[in-house]
Amino acid sequence: MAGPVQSIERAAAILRLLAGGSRRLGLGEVASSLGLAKGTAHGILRTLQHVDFVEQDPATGKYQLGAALLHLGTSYLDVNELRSRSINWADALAARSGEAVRLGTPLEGRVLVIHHVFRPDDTLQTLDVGALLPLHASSLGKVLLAFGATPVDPLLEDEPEAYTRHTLVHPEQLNRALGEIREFGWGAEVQEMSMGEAGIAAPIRGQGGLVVGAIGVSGAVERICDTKGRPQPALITVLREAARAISRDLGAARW
Amino acid sequence: MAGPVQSIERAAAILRLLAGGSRRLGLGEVASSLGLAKGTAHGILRTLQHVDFVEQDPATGKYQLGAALLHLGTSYLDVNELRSRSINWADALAARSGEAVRLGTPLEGRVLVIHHVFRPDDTLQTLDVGALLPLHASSLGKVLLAFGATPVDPLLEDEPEAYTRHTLVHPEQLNRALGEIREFGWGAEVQEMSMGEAGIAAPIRGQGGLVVGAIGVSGAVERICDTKGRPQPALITVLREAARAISRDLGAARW
DNA sequence: AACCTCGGTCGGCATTGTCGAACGGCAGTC
DNA sequence: GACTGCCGTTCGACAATGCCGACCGAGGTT
Repeated sequence: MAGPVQSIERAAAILRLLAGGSRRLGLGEVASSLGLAKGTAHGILRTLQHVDFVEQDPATGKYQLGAALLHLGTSYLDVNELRSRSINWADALAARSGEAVRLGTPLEGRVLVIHHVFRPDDTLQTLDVGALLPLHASSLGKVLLAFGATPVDPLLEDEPEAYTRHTLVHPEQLNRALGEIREFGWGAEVQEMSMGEAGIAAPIRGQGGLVVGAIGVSGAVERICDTKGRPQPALITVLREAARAISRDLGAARW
Repeated sequence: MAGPVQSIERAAAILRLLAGGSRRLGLGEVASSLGLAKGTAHGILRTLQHVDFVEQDPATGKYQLGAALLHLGTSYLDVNELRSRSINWADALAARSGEAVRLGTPLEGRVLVIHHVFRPDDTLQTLDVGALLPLHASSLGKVLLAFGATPVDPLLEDEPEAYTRHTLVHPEQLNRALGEIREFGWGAEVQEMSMGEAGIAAPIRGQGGLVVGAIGVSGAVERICDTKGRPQPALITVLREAARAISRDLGAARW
């Protein structure tokens, strides 16, 4: 038995499917999306429902994610070492920079936000811990790509989505950008995901120097960048100091 | 095949086990805790790891929850109708009451917090969305029990944990309290979970009038209660108004 | 250096999940 | 109001599948 357990893989695929489509899904949709017989999909869904990973709308019979997942997700945050060691540094970085701070780690070809400190003013902001950002259009993602925390190949093969006219979509552009990130030790994103917004990020290394995540600050482009459209040197300095401090906490010898 | 899928149930049990023990668990511990052969547990863990539901510490070989669960958990929040319809009312309630507001729904003999609005001052508070509260010692839990949103039996059979000297642990006490909650339409908890803290809660009803959740405000006992140790009538009024408004939004005819 | 513990692997067996067809309820339609 | 899709659910037979328990090798400990 070298292979993975089939039914569990299928269950996970169903959960991801339900997480992706933001609306409730019917049994038929689930079965055909995954190429399963209706009976099979029903058995798995029934089990997932039984363990509260999935809920069923009693009226329509359609399925959606269940409450138990919320608790598991927050439990993950509790045990995540990268996050727990970063919290204090992230708070300090937000205070020093005056901007929102995010921590990301690679997940399934995207960046999972595992910590988020609001910009220290009283404006209304939404917590996006648990959100997935694109690799090629976020500063966190570009840093993770540059330092090999997640494979680049899929992005080079078929052209990724362009969110704005500044998004790097050509393999050549992306490769050059990643090279520069490797060279300087930090990465930026200026209006590549959303016009008017920019961010910079730096890698976080674990034991052995492997890059396990990234930390970044982001905000309005006129605050992050100088008049020439380049990230403020002062911000880069405090960001890199925070990244180094966290890496040290995690056991990365010296970087 | 009427029964649930065995391997998926086991996988879910492993995930819950990992979520419970806050430290990383070894293969042997997992296997023996669930009464499985090591090989079996390993196969399931390998699969869970493959779908990012579980991570393995490369150094020690021990297992912990994986990143994909965080995204699934927040995706649950996105589709949860009770939560999305409550957010505005919860904000307003926090503003009117000046206290922290929480929304809960039953999960596995506990109360799952699905929304949390901080007390509207600038003190440091930790977000406990995703946390599990006890049924018998929280205002949210007592309301859910009183209105049949979750079975009472397990608490009456063996005596639940006493967090403080005010915690209701005797079946008789609990039953009387639940009866009063049913009668008045709201419930309170005064220093039953933590000394100096109190909370009040009211039920939220969905279509058909079934209680699907509860909303509550909580804070220091001297702000929640009057000098006689009884909840402030003004707070109860605004709380019940919010609960009724949300119930109406959810399609409960009139309550 | 021998021991012990722990995570991982392997092969045989039968338990287990899968499949496809048939059922029953619901809603929209003619 | 009968008809007709559609959809979630049930059922039984088959064999593929995952389960078990013994075995392996590495790391740490005594």
